Amino acid sequence: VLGAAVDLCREVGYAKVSIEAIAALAGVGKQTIYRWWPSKAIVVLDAFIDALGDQVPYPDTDDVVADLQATLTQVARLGSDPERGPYFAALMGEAQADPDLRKALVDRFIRPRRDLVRQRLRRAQQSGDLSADLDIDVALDLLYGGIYHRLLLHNAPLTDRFVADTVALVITAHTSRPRGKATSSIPRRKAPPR
Amino acid sequence: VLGAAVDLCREVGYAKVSIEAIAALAGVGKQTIYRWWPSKAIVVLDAFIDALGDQVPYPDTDDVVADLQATLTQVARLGSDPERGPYFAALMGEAQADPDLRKALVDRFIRPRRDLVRQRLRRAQQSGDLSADLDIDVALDLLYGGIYHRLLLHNAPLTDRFVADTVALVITAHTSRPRGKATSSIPRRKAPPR
Amino acid sequence: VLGAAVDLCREVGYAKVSIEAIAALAGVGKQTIYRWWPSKAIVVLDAFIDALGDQVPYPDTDDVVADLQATLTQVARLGSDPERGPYFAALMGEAQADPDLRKALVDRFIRPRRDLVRQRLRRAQQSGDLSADLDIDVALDLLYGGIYHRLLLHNAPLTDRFVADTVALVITAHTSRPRGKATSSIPRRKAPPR
Amino acid sequence: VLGAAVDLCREVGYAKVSIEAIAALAGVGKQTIYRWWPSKAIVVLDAFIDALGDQVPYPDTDDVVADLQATLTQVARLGSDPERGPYFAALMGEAQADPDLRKALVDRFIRPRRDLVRQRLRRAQQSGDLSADLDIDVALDLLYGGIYHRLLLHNAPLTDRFVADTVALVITAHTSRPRGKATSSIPRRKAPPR
DNA sequence: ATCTAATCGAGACGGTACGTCGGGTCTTTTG
DNA sequence: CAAAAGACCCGACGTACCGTCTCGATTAGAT
Repeated sequence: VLGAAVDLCREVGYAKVSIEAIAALAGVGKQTIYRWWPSKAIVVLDAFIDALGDQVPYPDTDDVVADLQATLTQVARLGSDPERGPYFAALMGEAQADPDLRKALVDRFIRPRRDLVRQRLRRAQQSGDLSADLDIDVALDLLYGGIYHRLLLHNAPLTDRFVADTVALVITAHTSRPRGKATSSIPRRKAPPR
Repeated sequence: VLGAAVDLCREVGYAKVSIEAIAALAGVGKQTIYRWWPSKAIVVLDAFIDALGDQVPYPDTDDVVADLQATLTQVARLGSDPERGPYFAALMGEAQADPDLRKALVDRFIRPRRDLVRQRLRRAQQSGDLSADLDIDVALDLLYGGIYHRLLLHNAPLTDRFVADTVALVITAHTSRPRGKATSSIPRRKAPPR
Repeated sequence: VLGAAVDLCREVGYAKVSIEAIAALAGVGKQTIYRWWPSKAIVVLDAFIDALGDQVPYPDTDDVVADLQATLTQVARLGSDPERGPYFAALMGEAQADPDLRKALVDRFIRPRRDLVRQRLRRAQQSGDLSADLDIDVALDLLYGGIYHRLLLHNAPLTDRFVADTVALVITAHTSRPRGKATSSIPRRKAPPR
Repeated sequence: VLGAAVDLCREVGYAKVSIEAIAALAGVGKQTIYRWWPSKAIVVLDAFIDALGDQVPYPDTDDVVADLQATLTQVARLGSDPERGPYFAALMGEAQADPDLRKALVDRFIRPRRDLVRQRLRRAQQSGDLSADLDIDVALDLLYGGIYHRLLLHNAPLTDRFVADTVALVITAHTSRPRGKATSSIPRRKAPPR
């Protein structure tokens, strides 16, 4: 059912997939697709989420920085995966033209993941690991925003390094037990901290 | 010429604009549009840039934080402007399906503006106003990424407040002469600092 | 369905009819026309044949000359009818550029009618009314060819008189019981037989 | 100049020739063609007549039947020539949609040739070789009509045999000194005269 | 010998129609 | 009796030429 959608996306790219083609490949009447999904985009969103399967659980240790880094690295790797990244970027793109898709994408994919991170951050604030001054919503927008920015604009690769730098910049500076400087603890290649 | 594109976008929204309609409204043969532009998206990009006109110059005082805040507030206001924001979001969206558009969008709109900010940051580092440890590219991705994130996902409004918080979080913490706390100096409405 | 084609031909002439216009007038999608007909010409051919309806039966008395004259007069009147003649001429013209149309035109319109005449002539030969020496195919080409010639070239009007002369020249001369001279028995206006 | 038209016709067929293509191939501006010719058809007509060159003169012996046969055989051979026949048929076809072309075609190609034959027939009548009863215009329409009929409809090949039969049927029967029977003097293959 | 005017090539322009694709709705047929 | 198959109306696509229209560049004849 959704398999056909995934296959077609892989073969010709999201933009060139049509409902007709999905129906034909799946050996299904067009009507059947329209009966169950409101638009091509939501079919593909379903297929995308379906293909992701039950992802590894978000880590939850007592080190908030490590947890965040692990979680966001997962996100960045999804984005840089040549198999799934372009998909997701395409859905984000299509969502700009289709409010229903935007809502579905946020409700079913983005917000759940984001909420887990928010809760982790909140807990860190409650436990005193994280400065209470930090506006969690702003921090989240920066953390995810940076990653999405690179995903959508292709101006720089979505490396683990970038995630580490991001976390260092946004979070580490506000931890009660800062680990070194504001920049990442991962040694840089070009200008390694002494 | 491009005026018709702008008008149509305003009337029916980017997604429903067709080259046929632009040609008809502009009193122009379709061929003429195809002769000069490779796709609807690039026509609209041209129209968009054209409509922006010669924007106010980027400020360049001796206060890097104030400069950044001014510059990014301009960006955020463009994004939250009901007239131009959806346009730009639509172009970003379309760019996910059209590499040529992505390149054009980055080359002709995003990068020039970003480069100005980069230069300002670099100068701040050279003058010692900004910590040399800060990775400017990461900082830029966070600054813009946060704004674009809210623009594209509509999860929260693109307020001046948000820009201020962003700048405070990403930049102020690394200035040699930090102004108060890590968060913005603009008083919050909901939870004003005493 | 085909009615729209007929109406349009009447209004603006065959050459200016477009498939788009037929579809629009018929309240039908263009695709539907392309689904069922290979070209504008065949649509019009269908409409033409359809409009002719079930023509009067070809006469079949014991007088072969009278039968032929009646039959060919019908043909000539179709050609000289300002309503249907130009149609048919246009189809013949288009057929020179479209082999499929030529085949369809011959198979579905010209040959059936011609075959009836051929059979009548053959019977006349068998009954001895017509000389066995006459090559029926040549005779048919002359009978129809003369009429089509005037239809297509407009060098002279397609009168009953002309048909009578044609039949006289081609057929009467070979009947066992010639009626008078080789020329028609219809009195001429200009040079009446003395 | 006209050469390009001829070449293009040979390569892709009359129907697919466009003025643009002729201009491009001839290395000439489109305007130049429009300046000198009113339509593609007339360009090709010019090219056609030009390519025919100064044809062999029409024979004029004292044997009207032989003269006719020679003349019409020439016509039939033009029609059956795979190089020139389809051209001419295409022009005849186009002429059905373009009155100017029809006039030009008749005035500059068909009528001059036809008039030569008419004069020959008239002289035959005056000299008593041909029955005065024969209506020359009718005879001409039959002679040419038969040939054109086969040329345009492709229902049978345009052989010398056919021309001979035609002349025999239309003319020989009315000569004062008929040569044998009404049918041709050329022996048939299938049913040779005894 | 210079100037003037016509003609040329090139090709952009506003248009019309092409034939194709896909959207979303509908009806018919079949398992 | 649900679903495959697919016809239907529709709108837009990108292309091909149409016939008109500037453009310089190039000649030609008149001055």
